[in-house]
Amino acid sequence: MSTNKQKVFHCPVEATLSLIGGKYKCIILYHLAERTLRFSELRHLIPQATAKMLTQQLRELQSAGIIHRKVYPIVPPKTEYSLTSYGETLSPIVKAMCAWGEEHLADRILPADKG
Amino acid sequence: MSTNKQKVFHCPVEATLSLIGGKYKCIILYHLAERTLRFSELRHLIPQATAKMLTQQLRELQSAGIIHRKVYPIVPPKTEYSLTSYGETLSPIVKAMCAWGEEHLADRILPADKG
DNA sequence: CTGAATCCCTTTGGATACTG
DNA sequence: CAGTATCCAAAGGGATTCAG
Repeated sequence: MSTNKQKVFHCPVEATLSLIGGKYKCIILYHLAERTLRFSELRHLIPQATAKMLTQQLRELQSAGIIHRKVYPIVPPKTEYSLTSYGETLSPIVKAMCAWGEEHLADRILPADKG
Repeated sequence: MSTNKQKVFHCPVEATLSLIGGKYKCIILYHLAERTLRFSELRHLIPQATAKMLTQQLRELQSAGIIHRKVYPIVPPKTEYSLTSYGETLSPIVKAMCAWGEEHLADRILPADKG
């Protein structure tokens, strides 16, 4: 169900946005940049995203080769998401967004839950 | 009609996205980073955005203090958009997105029109 | 636990026509 | 030229339920 239309872009920024422009994608990449995470951990870290949205965004990132999905065939189920090496090349962008947010909007950011 | 709800964010990236997460905002910032542009120039540079969308995104960027809108009271009308100094602090993000696109998706990016 | 599926409302966004 | 206004279709996205 991925959008495999080979679109042509009018500028480099638009091209990049075609991969990471989704509503929660950069946030997912931000958390995965730190470490591999399970689905439930991502849900906890991104509470404003419903399971449906989170799954959708994860699938799109996976289709783009940006993240890796590892399923453990156990009960109860366990799935781990991690950045691929390709996905890691996006880190400078996410880092820049993170740094800007911390510098300019720090007072509106809740402290991370160290649960 | 801007959303002035003082939302609280769960991570710095989300905070940043609240300002530049719009569909064409980063593309607008990319073009304005190079120079001041008129409305019609932006339309030409971002052909996939309709006038309505472009206006909307410009208004939101203006409300956030990221861009400046200068109207010349002449006939025919002339309006110029430029980055504020606050908006210029976002440049590292846009630059990173631009660099990534050029490096990884160069073959799908149309050459810029030098009109 | 990790999803998929459904329902349904909201938002986005394109086309078109019109104005100062 | 630089928008606004209106209409409408498509996509986004939340709540809930169900399944392996």
